[in-house]
Amino acid sequence: MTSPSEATETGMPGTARGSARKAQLVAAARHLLETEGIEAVTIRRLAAALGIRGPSLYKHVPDKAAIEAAVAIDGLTELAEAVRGVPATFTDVSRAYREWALAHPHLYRLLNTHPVDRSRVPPDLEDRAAEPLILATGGDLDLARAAWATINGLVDLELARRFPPGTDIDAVYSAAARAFDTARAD
Amino acid sequence: MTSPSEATETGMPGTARGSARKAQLVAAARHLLETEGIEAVTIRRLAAALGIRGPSLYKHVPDKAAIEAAVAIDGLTELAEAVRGVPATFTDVSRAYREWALAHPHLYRLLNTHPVDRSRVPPDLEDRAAEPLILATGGDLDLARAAWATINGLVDLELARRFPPGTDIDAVYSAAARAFDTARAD
DNA sequence: CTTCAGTGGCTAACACTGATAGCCTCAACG
DNA sequence: CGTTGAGGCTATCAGTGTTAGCCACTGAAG
Repeated sequence: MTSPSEATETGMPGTARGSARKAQLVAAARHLLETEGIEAVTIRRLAAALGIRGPSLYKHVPDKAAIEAAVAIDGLTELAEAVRGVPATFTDVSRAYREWALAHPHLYRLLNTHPVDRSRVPPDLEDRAAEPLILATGGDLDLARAAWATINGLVDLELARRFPPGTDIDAVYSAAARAFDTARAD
Repeated sequence: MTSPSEATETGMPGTARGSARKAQLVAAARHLLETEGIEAVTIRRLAAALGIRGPSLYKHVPDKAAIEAAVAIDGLTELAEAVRGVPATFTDVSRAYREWALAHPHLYRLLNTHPVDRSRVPPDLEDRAAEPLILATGGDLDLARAAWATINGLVDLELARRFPPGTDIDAVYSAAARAFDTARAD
């Protein structure tokens, strides 16, 4: 059997699958990522964080990409939760999104870098994360997706320091909010 | 002297600095990137493309990051040129931007990944690239930056296939155009 | 109680990566 | 003619992900 942890952990699907060691592993990976950046997340350092020796990691995980995917899903879930429940306004959603991203810059960049294979992410997660924006656009799906792209772009440019120096980023967010709020009225 | 090509090539600053070999090198790097993706751009493969042996590359360039930076600036210049001169409308600018990005996906992703150290990019390049959007927003700088972020986000999500399957991406662009066009009127 | 299988460690090794040190050749120039 | 430097080269290093193969221990079956 190549995948021994198939139904050992009470068969609970989703996040908690895979022996507790794997959860510990993902936690360590995330900690390493958030504190030292993506280049610090190496198989050997990760193993050292668990007190084991590198190759032993492969007894718990097929490859490094699986670890990254698990961390990404972890982050994605948290981001969705940070956004869910805020008032259904572009301003509020974008603020929650931005604040989470700025609080976890490396993790956020991992989300953008790593495709996060749609099949691995719980299908309802995406819907729940998208809901506030859809409400904010009065049910206009296309406009909601445009707003999503906007927030993504804003955060990405800020994290990469691509705005010209001296840019009032809050003002840029306000301008975007103006655009999407008035578009909803149309 | 650690940087021998300081003033050899008629001292011409900017892109054409560094002996012709370096231009050849950057061209090879870009070709490799565009045809086989970022992971194919390796020192040894790059050297092989020039008929030399790997370590010899370091006679022309301090490190790999410098090559990536040069390629990125190359792409950025081209992208700016693709955008410059189109009608000053969100729709037209975003279309030009999107088409260039879809035609050069790996190169575009490199631009987003690689910071492109603002000091290395010709200062007027950014201004000329930004000009159509500023015109499109009636001179509102913040709105123009929001629009820039939007286009960036749209292209990034499309390239990463992060839109839900079946999404009509053209419709999302139209929705964004509606938002920014009506916001300008305000 | 013993045997036996599987989990989860380990070391050694491989094929890569970017990068450095040191050598050597050849052309240009004083 | 000699010197110098540009630009090749090989050998090598540290570090990456990953595999092979070995071994200890634990828990269940006979």
